[in-house]
Amino acid sequence: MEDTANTLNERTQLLLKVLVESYISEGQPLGSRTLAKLSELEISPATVRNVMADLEELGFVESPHTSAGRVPTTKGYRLFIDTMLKIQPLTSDVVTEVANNLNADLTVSSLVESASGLLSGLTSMAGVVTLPRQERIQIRQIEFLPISDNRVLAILVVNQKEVQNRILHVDKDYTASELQQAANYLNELCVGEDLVHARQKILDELDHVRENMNDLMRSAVEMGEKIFSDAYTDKSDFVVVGQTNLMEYDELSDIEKLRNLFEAFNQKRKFLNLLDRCIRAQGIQIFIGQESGYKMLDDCSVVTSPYTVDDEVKGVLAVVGPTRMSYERVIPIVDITAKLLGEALNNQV
Amino acid sequence: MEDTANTLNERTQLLLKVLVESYISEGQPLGSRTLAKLSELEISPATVRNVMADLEELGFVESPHTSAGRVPTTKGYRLFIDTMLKIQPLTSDVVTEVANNLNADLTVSSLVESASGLLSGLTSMAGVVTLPRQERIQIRQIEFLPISDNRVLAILVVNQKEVQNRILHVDKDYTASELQQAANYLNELCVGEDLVHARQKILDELDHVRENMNDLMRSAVEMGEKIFSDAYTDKSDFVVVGQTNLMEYDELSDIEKLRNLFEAFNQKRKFLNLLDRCIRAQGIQIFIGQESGYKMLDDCSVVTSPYTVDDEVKGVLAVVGPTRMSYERVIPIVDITAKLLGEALNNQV
DNA sequence: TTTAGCACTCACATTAGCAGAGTGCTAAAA
DNA sequence: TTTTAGCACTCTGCTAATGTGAGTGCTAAA
Repeated sequence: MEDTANTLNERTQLLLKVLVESYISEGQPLGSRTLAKLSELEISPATVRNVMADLEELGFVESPHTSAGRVPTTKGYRLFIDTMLKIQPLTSDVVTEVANNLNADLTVSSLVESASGLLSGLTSMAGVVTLPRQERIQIRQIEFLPISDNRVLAILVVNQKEVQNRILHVDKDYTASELQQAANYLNELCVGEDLVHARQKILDELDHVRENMNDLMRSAVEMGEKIFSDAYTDKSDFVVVGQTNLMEYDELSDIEKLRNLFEAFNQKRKFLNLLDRCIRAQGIQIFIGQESGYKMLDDCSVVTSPYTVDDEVKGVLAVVGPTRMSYERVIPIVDITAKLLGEALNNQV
Repeated sequence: MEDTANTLNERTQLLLKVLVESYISEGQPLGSRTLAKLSELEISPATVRNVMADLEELGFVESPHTSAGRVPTTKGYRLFIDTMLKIQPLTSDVVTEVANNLNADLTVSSLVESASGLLSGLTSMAGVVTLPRQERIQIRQIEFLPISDNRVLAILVVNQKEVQNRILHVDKDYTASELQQAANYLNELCVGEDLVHARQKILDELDHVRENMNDLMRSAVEMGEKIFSDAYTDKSDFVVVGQTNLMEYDELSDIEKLRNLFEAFNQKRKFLNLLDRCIRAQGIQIFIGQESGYKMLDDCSVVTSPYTVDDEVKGVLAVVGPTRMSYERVIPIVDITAKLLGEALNNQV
């Protein structure tokens, strides 16, 4: 027998729905008497109790203790979200707030920051946004400037607007004009290519050229190799805003739990794993409580959505909050933010 | 009568010292019996009680309640730190760890990040480091690249190694070569100047030139003006690492207090005020409990030190932790980190 | 199948009692 | 005058006893 909505008759479903809704808004276990009233079914508390006993047996609800009413389990939330949730339409001021803050003039990093801030601000929970994946990054311009002590500052302009720089150690001090020539040479080779191809071209060049080219050319190629060898090698990352919001919720007020959660945000690794799982998902995905598989998230739910640029998934954003969150409010917020972030990133990534 | 060390005889001072040391390491109020033993004075508990009564009257110690032994007050810590603290010498592995992590090849921002991480890691508290003041910033190179929709990407190389970029809105779409010319023109004008002078030069030029120069020149000057108008205008900031460490300490285990503290780290404003006060101080400065004047820091102490490059103060670093911290350990750590951060920043800022 | 009734359970708050730690005070000793 | 011993007192923290309110499970009747 499947434990799905099919097995539950309409009345039972309604009662579960009312229970979850009430628990989300009130945070208190719900007793049979109150639930009977709230459901507006002409039904006695005793009947409700019978239904609750069934639901408990099926694993949709549980009671914290013998005489404390019922609370939804993870499985209960899951059923609620999958079959009973009616998403609230967004008010237009939310939409305009999101739109205003995700302005196409911003740099990639400040867009990500803003999106995270919006998620956090609109939900009063924590907002998380990964930096967009950049494997299709396109090289626009390379430039070298001499520093000193055999070091060179390399500036890399990619994808219209993004600027990266790094310091290279080289075998001698080059003059500005030597570096200029080297840059010209590399630009000719790489501009317009994406990172992978550029690197390939440079490696090819390195083979050909090793012996029979003049010093400068060789140096140029070697510098190019250095630039790309560590550039963008999967430096995936995310931005969290509003961690402190989570301290407000009673469910998370255990300091040890909070610490583990915050540490997970800081160390990033575990969290990135979770987010990576969502990048393949179509649209909104929700992890309730233990569903995520990480114990620091046992009392949390995570609402995620990938965001796409030109139909290609570039990253993931998420809201993290207590299991008892208003999903009907959070989901559309995550959704619109993902869409508008994707749009704002258009032309940039 | 002055409430300084002068008023206290040697024995009283010793007892206070032992009390503070014990409280710092144990975290428990200290009773007369234990203090008598710990002090190794051949003295009875009753005598200690008399001394404690005096110290309490003078405001150096207090008891949490009638029968709970004594605890140092802010004033007690202050006297202890000012007159009784003997700084522990640094072990050489701490020094090498700091030195290794503050490598001159790193960028300014990653140096600041590392320093903050070191402070946090070595003390198990929170590390804070402000970004170095950049008012003497020197322009090395300006470059423009066209984007689209009347926008231009401006790249600014300053101080040897730092690269900044921003997007300018302009009156029309310029070609790459027009922008190249504009950049050349601006470079001629500004390279080698510091920010203030560069801006002045540009403003002068703007006046002269408004009418009787060709379009391109005028555009160049206007772009220059745009670059500098918001560049580096006091965007002071700091980096915090290890906030979560603070959740370990019982004194701060009140969730509301922690929230306020964390929020102060996030909003930065208040904290920057405090740090600004230290920038004029010579060397280490310590704020104990309420001394800082901010209520979110009432249960914390802050150990700060400015860091200097070429004898010029560029910023401040700090460790934030519970009042009951091991000052003798923290102070030298803050000190060495400040020194080595300054050295690493040499040639860069 | 639903309902009323009733015994039962559990959390939570309140109270009282008790032990332990430590103080303040007084009077005697050094 | 300073130090010490002695003693009454205070306060916390723990445990046990008790009552209350909320809510359940079960049974038997509608």
